[in-house]
Amino acid sequence: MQQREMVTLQGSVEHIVFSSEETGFTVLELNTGEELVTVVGEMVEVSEGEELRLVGEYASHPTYGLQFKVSLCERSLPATANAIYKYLSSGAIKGIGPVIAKRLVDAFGDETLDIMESEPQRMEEIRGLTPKKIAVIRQELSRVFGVRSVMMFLSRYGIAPMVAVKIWKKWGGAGVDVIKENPYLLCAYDIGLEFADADEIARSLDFHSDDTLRIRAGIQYVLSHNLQNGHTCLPKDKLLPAAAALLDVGSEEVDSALALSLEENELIEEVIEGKSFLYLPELYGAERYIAGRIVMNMRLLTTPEKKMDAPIAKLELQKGIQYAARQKKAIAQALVSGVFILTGGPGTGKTTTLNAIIDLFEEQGDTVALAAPTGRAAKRLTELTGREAKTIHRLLEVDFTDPSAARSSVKFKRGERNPLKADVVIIDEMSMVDTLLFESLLRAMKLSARLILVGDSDQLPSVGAGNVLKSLIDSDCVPMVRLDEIFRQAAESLIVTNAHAIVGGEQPDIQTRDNDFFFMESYSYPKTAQMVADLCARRLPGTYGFSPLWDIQVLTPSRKGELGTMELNRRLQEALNPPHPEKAEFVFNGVTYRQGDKVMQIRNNYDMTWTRDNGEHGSGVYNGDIGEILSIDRPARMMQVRFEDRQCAYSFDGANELELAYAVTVHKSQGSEFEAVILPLMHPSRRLYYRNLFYTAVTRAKKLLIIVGPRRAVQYMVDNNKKTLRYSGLKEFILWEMEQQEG
DNA sequence: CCCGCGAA
Repeated sequence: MQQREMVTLQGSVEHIVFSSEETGFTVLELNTGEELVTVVGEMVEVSEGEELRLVGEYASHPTYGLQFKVSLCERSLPATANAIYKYLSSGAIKGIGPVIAKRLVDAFGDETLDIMESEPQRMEEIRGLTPKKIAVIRQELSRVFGVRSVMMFLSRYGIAPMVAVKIWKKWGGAGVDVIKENPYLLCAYDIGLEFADADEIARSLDFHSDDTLRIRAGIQYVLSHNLQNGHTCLPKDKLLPAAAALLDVGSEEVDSALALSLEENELIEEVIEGKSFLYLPELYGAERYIAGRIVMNMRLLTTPEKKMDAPIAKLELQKGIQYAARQKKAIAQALVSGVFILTGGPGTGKTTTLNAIIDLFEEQGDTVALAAPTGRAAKRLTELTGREAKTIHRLLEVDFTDPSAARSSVKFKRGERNPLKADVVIIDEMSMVDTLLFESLLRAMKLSARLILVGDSDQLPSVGAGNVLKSLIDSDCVPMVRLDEIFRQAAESLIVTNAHAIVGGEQPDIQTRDNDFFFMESYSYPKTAQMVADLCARRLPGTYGFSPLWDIQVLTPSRKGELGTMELNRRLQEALNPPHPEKAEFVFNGVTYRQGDKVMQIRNNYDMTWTRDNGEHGSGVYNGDIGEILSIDRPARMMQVRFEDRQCAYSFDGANELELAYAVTVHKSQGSEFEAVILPLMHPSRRLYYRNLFYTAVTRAKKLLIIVGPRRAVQYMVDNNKKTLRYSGLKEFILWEMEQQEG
């Protein structure tokens, strides 16, 4: 059972399992008087036997089972008059000694601490406590009583304890006062309340609708909200009317509030291609830094005089490979450029080229670091190059000591002051890297390090804001080779030619019936779902001999809805792996998992151990890995899951890192390829039916692609290129830097 | 509507 609710837990520390002095990350056993609970999280300097009061939530961990994840940890406070006296007289609270402690406890008894916290003015009754002293004590109390006052204040407005925890972490005991002074801080990106909720609180605190704080917050809110839509900035003439509408105020009010915001550098205004744009400072800084660093790298590290023909010829002999002309050009340019982009669709020989580049750098004695934005891509890069590749996050070493846990972007240990040693940094699947992460990567590279970016900008854009690879390519300044000669797939493959058409905004050929790309018309969802199930279970295995589990993959744009992964997985499980007396099953989070089911790991888990068929041991399963449940042991609450040639033991709780995978979203499929892909489509929606998503889905198929759905859904997806157009100034900033650094 | 990363 998984609970996602903030609760309070009290008890004594029975045993400390693990504790990192550096980060405060601690694992301990807490005795609540009824049971032992495993507690994990940031708890600084706790010792065994100590009484703790914890705020957090229960979550099941794949290997350690049910545990309590701490958001906030406090020492418990004594409850009886006697204990309170001992506590107060010990000097725990500044301003209170034994004498005052005795007077307080004599006056208030068991309720002393409660009264001091919630009715502090009553302390004036106590002889020796001046208003000045009381003010000092109150401040101390708020530090000790902690999050409770913030929670109590916010609970009056129906705001969740989680938000209170964030406020406490950011402002401590002063949180309530800070919020009372400017409730709109609640809807800033690091606290994350909706504007309307913050607005309601402000109203109850007698803020007016034309208050400058309100209008400035509204403008910021629209900007940070659009960060989630992928935009690093917004045109002024779009942002201001949107803010005015949200705030229900006139444009004059918005204009004057904006002037104040700009003056105080809350926002940055920049004219790009003759048009005025507004930025949050963080994103503005990131784009300017990226532009400056990229151009600097190109200018300082490019060594065109170095001739690569002989080394490449030597490598061809060594490896017994003949590189195509484009590949040779790419290899040569990569070795002499400060920044280099290698691009091209699937099957165009990017990997072979990359391997040659790495070999030649290593031959020169250069240290090469390999990384990718996802765990799965990193693992694949490791396999394809025979060298260790990491996620960018792991390469840069995530910094958990940063106290601002509520920040939008992760902080890293590697940076300008502690740069990576690598002479060459190679990033694969660059299309998934967003602006802030790329800035962090560049800052962590030493100034003499070359950068090689590999990717396909026609695939899905990054989750985070920006479209970095596309901006770099569109700037037309960065040396690039596009591989488009198809090695893996025959040139006459309709999958390949249609993929090309889609990228170019042309309609694919959906008429041809004797190639590898098929279109089956269907106008009703139940019929489409039925056709998909029939193709998987009967027709494709029958006609082509494809294995329903390993060769065929159903991809769909959405999770929800009648043709979403949730519903399709239920139907396909019924069709491909129905209940059977000899097949054990269990239910987790409302989903039935059965022996023989196809599942996907949905988070990186570096600790999950596996055994290979050849007996080899190791660890690590990655987000996007697809496997099969081989067996289920109900009494032990364990199951065996097989991923290709590796086998892992999962606890039932481990199912929270798994999903049924008969159907997966196109997003999740990025980075994988399948023999056969079935793509059911329905009535097109603007948000999810767009060109890059369609291209990504089509190019996942190696031998066969079948689209089932209405004809106009195909047409709509090719035409809809809006989704991938993201506002960003990066391209323009690169061009400026080129001009500036020229002289 | 879709979604990446991370200390035992």
